[in-house]
Amino acid sequence: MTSTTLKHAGHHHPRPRSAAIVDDIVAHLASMGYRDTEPRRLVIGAVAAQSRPFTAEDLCSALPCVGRATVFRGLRLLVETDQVCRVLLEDRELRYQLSHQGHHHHMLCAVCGASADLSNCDVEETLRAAANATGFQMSGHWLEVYGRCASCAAA
Amino acid sequence: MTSTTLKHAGHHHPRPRSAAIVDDIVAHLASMGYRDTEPRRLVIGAVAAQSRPFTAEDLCSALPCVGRATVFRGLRLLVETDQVCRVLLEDRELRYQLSHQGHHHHMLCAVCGASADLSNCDVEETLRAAANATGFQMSGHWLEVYGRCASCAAA
DNA sequence: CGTTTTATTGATACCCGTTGTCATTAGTGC
DNA sequence: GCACTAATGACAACGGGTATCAATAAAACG
Repeated sequence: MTSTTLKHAGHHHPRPRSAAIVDDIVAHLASMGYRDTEPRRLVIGAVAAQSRPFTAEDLCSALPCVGRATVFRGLRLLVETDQVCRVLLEDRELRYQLSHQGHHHHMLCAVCGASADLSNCDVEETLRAAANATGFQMSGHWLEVYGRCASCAAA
Repeated sequence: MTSTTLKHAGHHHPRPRSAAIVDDIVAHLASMGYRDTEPRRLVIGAVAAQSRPFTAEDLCSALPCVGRATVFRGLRLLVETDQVCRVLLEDRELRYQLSHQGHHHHMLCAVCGASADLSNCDVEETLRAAANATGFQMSGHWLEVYGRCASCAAA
């Protein structure tokens, strides 16, 4: 995957960063045989434009011109290709967000709704060891961390 | 909470263990002002009878004589009063199970569907520390562990 | 370039788990 | 017992998501 750098950002016409993200994802999808279509670009653009975890409904209302089913299909494709990941809020509502590379977890702020990544954290090994001690062979896990982000905690 | 011991189990009439659990939970609910009703006891009994994480639908079909809405309301009440906890499967399907006391996580076997508790695990502190390092003030978390239970791993 | 192929789209109906409504029933406290 | 009100059941509604299917438009090909 060599295409993750944001090429030409702000080069000639200073395109919004999201345009580069869209191109990037579209290219990645193309390499897997998925077509480059207008509605799909719109969905990806809308995803990239979100500043915090969003619902499919958010996309639908941001894209009244795109069919509902298409929005859902586009979103599903992005999840399946790991471009977007699912986030589970404390009240168990499901949200989506652009996926940053690598395995990580999300810290979700209950106040402002922002999501931050928790990367350098070795829960995984701790877990595997604890599970293993009981004879359980861990193969995966799901983790969400809830609380307040730095700025909301300060206020 | 002094009522968690299974009193009289198998004393005179060797009642099934679930009967004691039902009495126990009903008593707990009563102490919170909830009435002791037949349908509710049936729901609790059905919950106690489950051997692995179950769906609301499981309860409904186990209790054709109880109204669907009543099953859902009963289940919701049990969740709200921490008698039952929610379990999220790897495919994001939602299940329920009798809640064992204290904070713990679930290890879910992908083969047999069983759920085991992971109690003595200090992920919480690891997490809190890692989050704190980024300025995030953790207040809670959600964790599910997926893999194979001891017996399924052996086979 | 025109044609063919086939993924994709959009409108709509549908599904599934769950909650709301509301008249009726039945615990509980007096 | 009686009154009061929580709880019930039947059923409609809801919300997020998927299936269907004819129409459209990328991509591939000659």
